[in-house]
Amino acid sequence: MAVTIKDIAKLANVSITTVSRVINNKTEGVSEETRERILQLVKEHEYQPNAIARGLVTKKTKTLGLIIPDITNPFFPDIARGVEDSAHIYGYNVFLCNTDDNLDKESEYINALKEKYVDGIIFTSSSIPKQEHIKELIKSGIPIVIMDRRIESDDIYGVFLDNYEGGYIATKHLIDLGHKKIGCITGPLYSKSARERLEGYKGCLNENGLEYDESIVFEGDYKINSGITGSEKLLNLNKKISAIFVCNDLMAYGSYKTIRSRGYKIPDDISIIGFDDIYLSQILEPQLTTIRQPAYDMGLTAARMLIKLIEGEKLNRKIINFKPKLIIRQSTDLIYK
Amino acid sequence: MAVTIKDIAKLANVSITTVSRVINNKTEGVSEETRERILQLVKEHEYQPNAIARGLVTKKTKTLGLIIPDITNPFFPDIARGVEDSAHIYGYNVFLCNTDDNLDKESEYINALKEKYVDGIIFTSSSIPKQEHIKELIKSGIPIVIMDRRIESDDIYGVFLDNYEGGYIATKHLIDLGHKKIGCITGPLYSKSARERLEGYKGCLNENGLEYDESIVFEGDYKINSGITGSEKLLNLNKKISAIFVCNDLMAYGSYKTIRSRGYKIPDDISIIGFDDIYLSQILEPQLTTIRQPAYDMGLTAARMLIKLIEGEKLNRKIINFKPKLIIRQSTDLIYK
DNA sequence: CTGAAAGCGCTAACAT
DNA sequence: ATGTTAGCGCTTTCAG
Repeated sequence: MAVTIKDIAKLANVSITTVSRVINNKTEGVSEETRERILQLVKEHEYQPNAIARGLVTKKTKTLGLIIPDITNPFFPDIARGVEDSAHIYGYNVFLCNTDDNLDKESEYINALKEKYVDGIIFTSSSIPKQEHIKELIKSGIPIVIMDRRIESDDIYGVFLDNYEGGYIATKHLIDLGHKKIGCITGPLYSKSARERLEGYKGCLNENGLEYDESIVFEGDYKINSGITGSEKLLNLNKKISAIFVCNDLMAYGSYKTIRSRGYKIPDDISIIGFDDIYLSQILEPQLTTIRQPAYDMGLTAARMLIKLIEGEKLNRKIINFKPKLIIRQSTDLIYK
Repeated sequence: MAVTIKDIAKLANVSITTVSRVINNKTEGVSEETRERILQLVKEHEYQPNAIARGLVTKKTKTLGLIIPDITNPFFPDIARGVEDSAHIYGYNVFLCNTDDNLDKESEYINALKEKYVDGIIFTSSSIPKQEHIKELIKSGIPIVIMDRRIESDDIYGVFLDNYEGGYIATKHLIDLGHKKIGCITGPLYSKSARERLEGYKGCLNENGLEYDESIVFEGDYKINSGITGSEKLLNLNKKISAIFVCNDLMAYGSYKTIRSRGYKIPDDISIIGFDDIYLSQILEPQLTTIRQPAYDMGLTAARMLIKLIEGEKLNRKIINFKPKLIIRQSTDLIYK
């Protein structure tokens, strides 16, 4: 059996209150001498306070929940790492939860996390309209920060990326290179961020005197395969498309495959721009031009925000929007070079 | 304030003992009628048992710790996902801990996890000789499963890959293709698994009548850059190397870069074989031939093993060795095709 | 079939 | 400066 506060108290000939005071660094009310003595005993007997017992009375567990669709999706490890680093700095541990964007699993995890009295939750939700359980979660009073995928609701704390801007600058880059027929493979359009990227594309086209042509826009699902099929459809159109805005890097790899298998060259025949800048985008051949999403920083920020929320600090903003950044590499070039 | 067992008891006009019995599915000792009534109340009032309170008395938290170097390293998300999936099936949650192979951080996390009374820990350690805290951890009685990186000690539960075999079949594949001068870029040699892969390479060379030439073996650190520099050194030798066994995929990408920048073609001029088979190996151009490590399954297995350990089930084996598998793709070919 | 009571290890008033 | 006491919400003997 592990040594408890009682044991230390007995050994030090003091009450457990006194021991409690010193292990919690309460400055007042303990003489330097007894403090030393207790600290000595603590070290000697390798006493570790029982966080469970502590949690039961304080209602604080120094524990966070991180709910994401899938850690295996290359976009999330950076986020998770950011969250965990932040948490670790402040003395928190984080539960990792993979939901596969599945509503039932989301509910299961939310329940489990509540039962375990996590102090707060960072939530990346499937953006499917059914957001009842999230709103409920928010109402339930447990601090929560929404990340990455926007949820329609006021009274929410969140860390997001300006996806409109991202779609805009991606398109602008292509236009600046002289492209006029720019295809687009979107994310799943039930998701707000995917719609925003598309809107950015549209908006940019518009502002630059180019017409939005729905027939060269295809909906994908952010996975490699839909990049392949989307590009195939696009190329089958025979519309002399000279560039494609592919709304995430994973799908962009799919596009690479299709384009190459058709005998075209990137960027000579077709320019490709992606979105996310996951680490292997620079490994690809040619290196992928893309819109960087600062995933690590977003994770870091989300966790810091959540912890401040938990610890009752004032936050200057409820929503933090990160700005995407154009990373020019080799997959885009002037038209008809 | 959340509703407690007391509230339910009061509402049902029974003692908390009875409520406890039904929420814990104790079959005996509750009439069907009261059970129904209580269940009804539980649902109605959305009663959730407080896992902290429960943990305080049972000493079980339904919680696992997963200690890895870095979730951002593409090898670990699959493992983490396997662990988490397994845990979820059995009703456990898992704390994610990134140590960066840093001894101090390892200790910090171990302490935090012990304070939080996790039921068990899955540990992937920096393989630096200093393994005192792990052995101590093991002695401390908390169930622990070592994963991936072997630790020298008996009385250990672990899930590993047969790295010798991996190094062997990688080399064998190259030899079968007619290669005789096969360079090698190893992992960090303080790590047992890295040494084993190298031994496999040596062993295979030997058994096939080829001499082991130390001058064409360079030590890397499993990161991209060391693949680049290792390959540069190798090529600078001008030893007519026709193939390289690069001991993980990340470094293999580095090799790709170097080789291409020198104007050589893969596999025409030089064959490359990697190790791990992280998901993007098949995205690369040319697709990377590699040795697959079943990361997801290893994670799954480790967690299942740990949970059985926790729940007192008998395990037929303390060590489970996974077999690596040769995945032939496009980066290896016959010499002088 | 049901309940009373003790206690898990700790914190937090409230004394002294 | 230190101690006493009362819980936190639950499980678990032990009685009835």
